[in-house]
Amino acid sequence: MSRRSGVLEFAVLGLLRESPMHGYELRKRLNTSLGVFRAFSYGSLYPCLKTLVGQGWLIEEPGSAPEDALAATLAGRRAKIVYRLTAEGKEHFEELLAQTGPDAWEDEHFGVRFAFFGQTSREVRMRVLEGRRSRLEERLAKMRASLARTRERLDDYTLELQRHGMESVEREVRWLNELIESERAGGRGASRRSHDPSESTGGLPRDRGSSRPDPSDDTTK
Amino acid sequence: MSRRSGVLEFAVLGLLRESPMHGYELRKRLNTSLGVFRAFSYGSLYPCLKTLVGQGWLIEEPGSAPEDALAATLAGRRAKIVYRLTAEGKEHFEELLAQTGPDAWEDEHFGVRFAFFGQTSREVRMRVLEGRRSRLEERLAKMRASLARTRERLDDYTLELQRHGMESVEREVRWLNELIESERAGGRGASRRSHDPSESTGGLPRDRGSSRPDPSDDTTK
DNA sequence: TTCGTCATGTAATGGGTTACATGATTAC
DNA sequence: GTAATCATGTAACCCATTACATGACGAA
Repeated sequence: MSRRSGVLEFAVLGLLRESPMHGYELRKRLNTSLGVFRAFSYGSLYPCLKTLVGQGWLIEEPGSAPEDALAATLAGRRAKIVYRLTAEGKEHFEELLAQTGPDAWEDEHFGVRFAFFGQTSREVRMRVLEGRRSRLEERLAKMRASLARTRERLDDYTLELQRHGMESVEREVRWLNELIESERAGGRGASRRSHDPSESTGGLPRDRGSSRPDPSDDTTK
Repeated sequence: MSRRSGVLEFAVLGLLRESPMHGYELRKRLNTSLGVFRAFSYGSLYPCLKTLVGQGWLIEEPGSAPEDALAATLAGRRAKIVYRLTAEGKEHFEELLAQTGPDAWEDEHFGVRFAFFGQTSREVRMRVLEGRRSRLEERLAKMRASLARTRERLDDYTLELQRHGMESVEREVRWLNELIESERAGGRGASRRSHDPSESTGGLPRDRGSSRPDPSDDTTK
């Protein structure tokens, strides 16, 4: 009955910070914006929302979301429950944003943390990126060591699997290197709300191809 | 009290097929050979072993493992429990090996399945590789679609995260392409026990650098 | 003799999914 | 009118981890 997830909680607070939403929409954003890394179901989302309300970090409002402006005025409309971040919730989220340490750069957390780098101070961004990098380098060292010990006893496929796994990690390290360099270079602000057009957040190297827009079917298969 | 994992069960059966082992060693191999993808703890391993014994797929033997030859003869040695695959267990594993379908190529399963490709028939290998590839391509399509829809509303970091995620998937697809090509090219046997030196399992493209052996500390940090 | 690692386990807890139940709204 | 999708929830289960408890053995 507690449902204190960490990742889910963080993501929900982060998304609601941008704008109030109801559960259904929240879930969609969770599985696209933060996509690939995690997909949550209603079975975890709704209970989580409940506990966040219980904490005083969220309040439920009857459907008065911007897009509902018209419909809301009409009678008998089934009340979509819109969740809005409270002041306490905002404060709590700031604290979470400021945290560094393993809970920021381990596999389960890093993705979400990165997704909200737009609201994160540059110092924290740096610590998280560097933390993750050294975590991965540690992992690489172990992999190399274990590979050196067991190379002969392994069949081709197991070996290929490890090689590919290691390359994946190496690739992420290179990615982190670029990001860290960008952060160092782009010496601008502590950056809140990067929606703000007056400030481009870092010097992120973008548009290296790969994302040819290719309109196809809807999100949920 | 059931502990029917799928992944863990499969991996345990697969490793024990190669040679009998006790739990402790099993766990180490689990976290290196099949490394990166999953790490299991005793809290899941031992109960799993119990249920596998219950199914009749494993038998417990008092410590008579090869390396224990000397020690075993001595009195009062604490009996390491060595687990050995039974005939039924072997049969069951063959069945698991032959299975194709989502349970073979979804994220949680693919790694382990690949790790035991050495014991898998070429037809099944092909189906699994192709299944995974089309799964990933499906995923790519969704990502591209959702990106096309939301590109403007996203901040730089979220965008960068998605770009990197997509590139990762694209990279795995290329990897699968190479593997599939190799499988097609290396027209050799149904391949059991690739330890056998008389048969190199496919035409796996190896040694593209990346794995400079670098002796360092032991497996468990 | 104490520390590290080998070795085996259990109970409590965590964090999530699946399947189910319900009903409103929209598009065809 | 009927199918899809929007929308909210709950209960049962799943798979695994953490922390704990226990103890033997080898080396410094």
